[in-house]
Amino acid sequence: MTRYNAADVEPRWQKIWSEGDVFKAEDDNSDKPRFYALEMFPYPSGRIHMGHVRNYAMGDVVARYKKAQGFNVLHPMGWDAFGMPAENAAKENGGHPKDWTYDNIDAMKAPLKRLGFALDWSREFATCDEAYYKQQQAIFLKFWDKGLVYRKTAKVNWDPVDNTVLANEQVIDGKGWRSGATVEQRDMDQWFFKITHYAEELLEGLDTLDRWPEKVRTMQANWIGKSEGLQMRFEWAEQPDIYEDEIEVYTTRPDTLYGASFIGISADHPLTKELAKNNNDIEDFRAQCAKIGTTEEAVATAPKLGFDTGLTVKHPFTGKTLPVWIANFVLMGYGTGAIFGCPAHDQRDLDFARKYDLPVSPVVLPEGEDAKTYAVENEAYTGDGKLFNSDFLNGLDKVPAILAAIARIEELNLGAGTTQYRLRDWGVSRQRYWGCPIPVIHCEDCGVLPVPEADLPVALPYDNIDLTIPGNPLDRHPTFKHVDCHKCGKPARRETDTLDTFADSSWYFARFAGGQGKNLPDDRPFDKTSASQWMPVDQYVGGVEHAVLHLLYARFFTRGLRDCGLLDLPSGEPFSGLFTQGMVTHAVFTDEDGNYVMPADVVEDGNQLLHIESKKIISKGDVIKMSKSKKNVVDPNDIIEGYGADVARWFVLSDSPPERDVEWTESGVIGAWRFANKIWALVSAVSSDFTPGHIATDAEGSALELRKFAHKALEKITTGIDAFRFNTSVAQIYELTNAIGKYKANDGAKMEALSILIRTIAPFMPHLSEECWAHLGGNGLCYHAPWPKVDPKMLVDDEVTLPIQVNGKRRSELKIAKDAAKDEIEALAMADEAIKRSIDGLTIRKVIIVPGRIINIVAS
RNA sequence: GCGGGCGUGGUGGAAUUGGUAGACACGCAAGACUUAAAAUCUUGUUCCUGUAUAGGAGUGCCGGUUCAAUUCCGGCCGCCCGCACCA
Repeated sequence: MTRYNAADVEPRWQKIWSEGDVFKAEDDNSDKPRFYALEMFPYPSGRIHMGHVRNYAMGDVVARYKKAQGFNVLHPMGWDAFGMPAENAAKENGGHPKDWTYDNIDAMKAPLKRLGFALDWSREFATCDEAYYKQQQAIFLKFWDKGLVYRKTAKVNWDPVDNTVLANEQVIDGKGWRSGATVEQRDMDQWFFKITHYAEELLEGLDTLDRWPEKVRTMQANWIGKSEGLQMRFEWAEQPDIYEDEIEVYTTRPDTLYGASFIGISADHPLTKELAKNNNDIEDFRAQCAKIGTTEEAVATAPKLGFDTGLTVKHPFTGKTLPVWIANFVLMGYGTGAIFGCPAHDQRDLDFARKYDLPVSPVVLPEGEDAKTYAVENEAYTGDGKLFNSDFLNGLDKVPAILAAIARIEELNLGAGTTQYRLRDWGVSRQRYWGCPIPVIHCEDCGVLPVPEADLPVALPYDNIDLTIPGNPLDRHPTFKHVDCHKCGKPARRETDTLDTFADSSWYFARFAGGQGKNLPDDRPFDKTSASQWMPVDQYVGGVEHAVLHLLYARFFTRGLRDCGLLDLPSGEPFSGLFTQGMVTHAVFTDEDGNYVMPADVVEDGNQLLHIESKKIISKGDVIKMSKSKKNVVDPNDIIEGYGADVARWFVLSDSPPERDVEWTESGVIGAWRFANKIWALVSAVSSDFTPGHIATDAEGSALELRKFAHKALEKITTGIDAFRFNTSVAQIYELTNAIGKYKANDGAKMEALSILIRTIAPFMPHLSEECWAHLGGNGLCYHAPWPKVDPKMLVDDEVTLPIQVNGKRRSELKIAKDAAKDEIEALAMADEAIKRSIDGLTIRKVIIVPGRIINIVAS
């Protein structure tokens, strides 16, 4: 027996695959059904990490499996190549972001190829390719024409470390998603994508995404945050002379209007700002509100603060007056920045009212309470109930009362029922160099003008880029921003902001689909016909961290592309199937001085861990996501060299369910390596007249048993892959391997079982399967071999083993013909010695027989 | 606080229309082969009592429905993820 030599086998097959161009998607005129498999494309950081291996291994299982099932599979790869790390690298080490990026792409391509993924590299591109961002600029202009792009001065999230603006989605717990720096608020001129235009559609579309994780759909729905309510004006009882407008409030509970006891306006409300001009106390109060941080703890524990303006408004129904307070818990960014407070039925209003001694009048009566005695103490009642103390609303339930109140306000011409969304427009201006330039010029006479399409691309200058000075290099570049207005010819200023890099990843999948081989179109973003045929992506695989960033932006973009007539995709949904995989984790090692130590530098010595060189004692800490900073990383290159790509792939797919984290362990890798060897030992020992694809129809006895086992396993393996439960498929493959190992004869049944085994491991360990396939004399490439067919006759057994329970406890079992009659089963069960003993002295009350399943005797 | 998910041996996990709990793998133990080790193979491995046959307990905890519950229902406890003063 020869030891399986991955170092020799794997490159050999990779060469054959590559020379045969076997992973290229077939032409558009192929009549096979299409399948578009895609994993979130990588950022070229310079290194492949285990997270990549797991991500792409999963997508590769799907791609190879679908290919075997007869689909025309598109499984492309490219690079999400614009972004901050390139600028940081240039800042720290000199060099140029562009060179750094392309060097990294070169460096990462080799290990990706060494992993043997069935990728169509013919459509490869990087988002920083001029050809790509040129088309992105064209899309920007199309979006502009369509009203999906606009510019406004707005309070924006400023990341003081990355020195750029962030979108709301990119602020996590008040901190920048990349830098972790506490985000500041600044007023700036900004470009926005009008994602709110699709708020309703993006929300409704979630219901159609039945192959998306529930969790992601929920997160997006919450992010869009639809609420229905009433927007209404309160007329002044005592109006400030400095302010002309009336106070507009938004509420989802207009049914509680009769319980209103004050008006709360935000510290950032225009009225507050006006009042503050002539009132130092209000100015102080605003400063006090601003001091409270934006972290979640700060917000959650912040005390309610209020300031009585002394102004009053009229209640629309009763005409009574309500005081207007400035309240710190009212947010300017939601609704109208003003509320009416109904303390009895809103906890925040109640806390506020208790603190400032405002009236608390219940108007919704919980079931079982008496209207005469009901009172709200320190817990607001937000549930359903009958309205009371509310004139024309009395006796109505919550929902009808809401509708009635809205109708009355509309009659009084004081407001209207409206829908609010939490979703904000997507701010895309970034004050960075390494991104897609926004194709716009500013002319003093002609205003803000789009760059004519014929003048695209607005290319990033390569020279004179100094990233060591703070600020945007494009802004101080000697020539970039100086441009003549194409309309009036006068000197004008080119826009120096670049687009948020999330724009780059919002349509790359369409370009993959809409480019034929190396002929990615240069005159349009993608070929409409081709892209429309491939889209949507049938199976998308990536990390859950993109649940509301990338995955929401992409859904917006495809709708925009659709409405600009670039893509024929009625649903607007880019990804019909989504899978979010878990992370690869590893224990953290630290030495005596508390320094992190790489796992590769740790050796076991007796029952303690030592540093491989310094011999310092190492202690093992938590098992967490692999990260460079904690040094708990294992380099895929080392694993490929030591054990082979198949072993690495097999390991990250075994044991843990794909959606859960998997802990990388040395013993686990060795286990995977042993298994690969075991398969090769099994296959290399076989030499027979049979070849893969043989069906042993004449098998009987133990040969028939093996056939049955193999087909049952095949069925479970297939179901596992279909359901994205690769770990269960892996377990079945182990069982099948064990069964074949025990079967000593070299006959047709063994060959049939082996060829099932080899083809089912092919999506997981493609090199090994090719080697085995070839060794056994299989036709062509295993990659092209069809997925084995389950013979339904092999799934049924003539004889079944039924457990026999007495009072629900298993006491014995019964081997019996599958179609035995119930009374026959019962008679045999009763005759069983163990059962006789168990029911001795008891009276039989009932006998339950579930054919093919179980027998339960109830006795007492 | 709101929304979602999860809790099973020493470990990862299986059992998803209620029907033999612990498949498969890791680890561990014993044995075979070997001068020895590695590799490989065989056997065992939920816990408790017992030499064994066998018996009892057991899927976070308490209760319920059922002939039968890891699975369904109610109430707790714990952990993870997301959102968060959203009116």
